[in-house]
Amino acid sequence: MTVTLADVAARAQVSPATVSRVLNGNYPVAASTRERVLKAVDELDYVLNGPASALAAATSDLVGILVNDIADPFFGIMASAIQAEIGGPGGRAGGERLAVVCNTGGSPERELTYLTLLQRQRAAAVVLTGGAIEDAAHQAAMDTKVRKLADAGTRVVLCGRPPAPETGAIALTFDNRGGGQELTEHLIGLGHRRLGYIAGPEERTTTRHRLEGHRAALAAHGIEEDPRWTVHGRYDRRSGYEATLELLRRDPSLTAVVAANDSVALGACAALRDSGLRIPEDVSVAGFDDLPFSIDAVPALTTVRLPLAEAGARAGRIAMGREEAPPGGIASVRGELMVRGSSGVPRVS
Amino acid sequence: MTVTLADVAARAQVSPATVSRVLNGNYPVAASTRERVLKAVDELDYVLNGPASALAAATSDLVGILVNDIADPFFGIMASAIQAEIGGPGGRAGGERLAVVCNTGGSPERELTYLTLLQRQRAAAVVLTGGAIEDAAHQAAMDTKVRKLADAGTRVVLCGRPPAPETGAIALTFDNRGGGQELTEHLIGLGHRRLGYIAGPEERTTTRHRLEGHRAALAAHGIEEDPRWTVHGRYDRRSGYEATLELLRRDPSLTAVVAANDSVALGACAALRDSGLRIPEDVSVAGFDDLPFSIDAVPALTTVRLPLAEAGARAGRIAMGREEAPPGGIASVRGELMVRGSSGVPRVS
DNA sequence: TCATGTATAGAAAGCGCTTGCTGTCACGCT
DNA sequence: AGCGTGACAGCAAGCGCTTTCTATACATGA
Repeated sequence: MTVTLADVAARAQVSPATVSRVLNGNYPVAASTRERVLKAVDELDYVLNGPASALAAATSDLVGILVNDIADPFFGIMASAIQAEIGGPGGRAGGERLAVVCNTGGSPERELTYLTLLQRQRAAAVVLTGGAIEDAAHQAAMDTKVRKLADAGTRVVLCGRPPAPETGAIALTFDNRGGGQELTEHLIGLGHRRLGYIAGPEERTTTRHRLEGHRAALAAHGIEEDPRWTVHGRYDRRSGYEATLELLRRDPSLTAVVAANDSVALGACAALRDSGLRIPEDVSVAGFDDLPFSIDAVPALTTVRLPLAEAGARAGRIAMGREEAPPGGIASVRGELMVRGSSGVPRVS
Repeated sequence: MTVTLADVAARAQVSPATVSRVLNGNYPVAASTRERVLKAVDELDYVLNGPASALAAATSDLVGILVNDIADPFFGIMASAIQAEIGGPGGRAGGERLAVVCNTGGSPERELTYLTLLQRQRAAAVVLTGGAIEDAAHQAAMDTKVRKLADAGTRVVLCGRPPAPETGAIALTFDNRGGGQELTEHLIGLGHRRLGYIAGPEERTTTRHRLEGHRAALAAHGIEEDPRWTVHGRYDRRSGYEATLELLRRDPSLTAVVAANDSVALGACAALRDSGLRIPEDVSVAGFDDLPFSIDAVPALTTVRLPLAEAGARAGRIAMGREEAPPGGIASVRGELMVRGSSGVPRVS
């Protein structure tokens, strides 16, 4: 039924070994022979059996990309950049690799299971994106898994994720703390003294780092933080909307709202508008990430731009061994403050 | 070095066959034996060799999802819904399947190559999302490939894509034409008579269908279309911005701009604002898809909601054989007109 | 009691490919 | 003439698993 290597060999009047070598191109084959083989391949419409060759060669051309939420452009942009470098068909890379993205939905178990599945497939490389989960047990499990993968020859790269020392993984980490601090300092510089903060889910490293940056800025300027000023939520618009209403309820005198990311900030804007407040005259708003839509908000969102595409591309190259790993296996990637219309001088109260 | 089935068998004092059967659970194994085996698996930290079992069983647990642009939430939302149904770890499905999304970037070659790669991996199913490319040669090549996949036992589902008759693929098609028509009729109903249209890339079926719907609405109301009123571009914000400026240049008296999708519409809004025009007082704007951010535009975007998540989920279930295919293998999925602030009665000229 | 059935385990034959090793041949050198 | 050498090509041994067929051990009914 299905065409096999042997069929091609028979048709080209050579041994299966020769066909294999022509197809893999890592052994000298006379031009005339090669041509005959390729002709047979074409005529029979032969397609290599992936599992069989992976088994025999003990390697596979699968590369996994783990993302928290594939519907979120934050991950989409990174995944796209990674995939472009990995190769996939038409990528910059030579050999054809199957770059696949796996959606964990932010669930620790799925994260782990996908890693096992990729291990099972003997993936050539794995790129993990997005913040890690701060649960000791889960982190230990992940580290073990990652080390096992690395030991088995799978290259593991963390993109926008905190380093995992001793696991053999290369880390490209976003400087969320620095970005958060810079952003809040910008607002303080404008004169804000009462700033609400809408944080992401508590257990994520990204959440903690951004919040720490925010607090560092406050501390640096001698602003004592009111516990009521911080609300935790999810990384989505809805959460931003609700959290903003809550902040307003707790302290209507806030002059600025800093959001965990741009989606949350958009929700915050909507909530403020619905509460009859103007942006930035009454309340300034700031986001994080600088996703494409942020510039379309009205007013345009002040935020911290993360070089998602660049970082992804670099992670992809490192995963393919086409770029050297950073010294120590860890690199910090900085964000850039983008000051736009949503932040302004606070009203005089 | 690596642990194999045989190692587990030795440790559990059973034959490899038994271990395999315990792991696959499709053959009676005494409870005590099963337990012994599982214990050994656990102790040795055994991970099945995917390629080997795929080879031996002549099936794989890989399911491919092809998308045009993974950074676009339109695809992200569908992919997410599909993947949730396919299973992947923690999905509703039983067995653990590796649902992988492949980013074609809208390139015909990559589309084809990914299909070959998935064929090579003997994928269990493949879901193709997004509009097809209207190039006879490419379409023929795709159809051939799809038929070959289907013949080899891979279930192929088209989600938001025109049917491919005779290929054995199941199609869930979006009614782009109907949605486009309804949308434009809404604008005509408001009193608009001079409507600009920003279309997507010419060669995509989605582009053509939406445009046809638009034109059908115009024709139905006896409005003669000025060729200057249509501009083609890409499906992104930038393109919408530029196209709008072009439309304004060609005919400053337009009272409405209909965009190929929401991202384009956002670009259009930005261009109008930058041109000193108010929305909707001076010019109404409409989009398509109703992506999450559309409601955050100011004013909120009038658009056609496509049930991306629902359609994706259904496609996923069909791909897994957990839902019956629609009669004739083809189903049309309707959009729903969402009237919001960006469309209004035109100014009296 | 013996034939028969039922549940469970093992032996072994591949699945389709890669690759180390072993030819074979034509050359060119001494 | 004799032989080392390089360039190809083929043989055959797996890679780690699944699965068919067979074997064993009881339990059962006549």
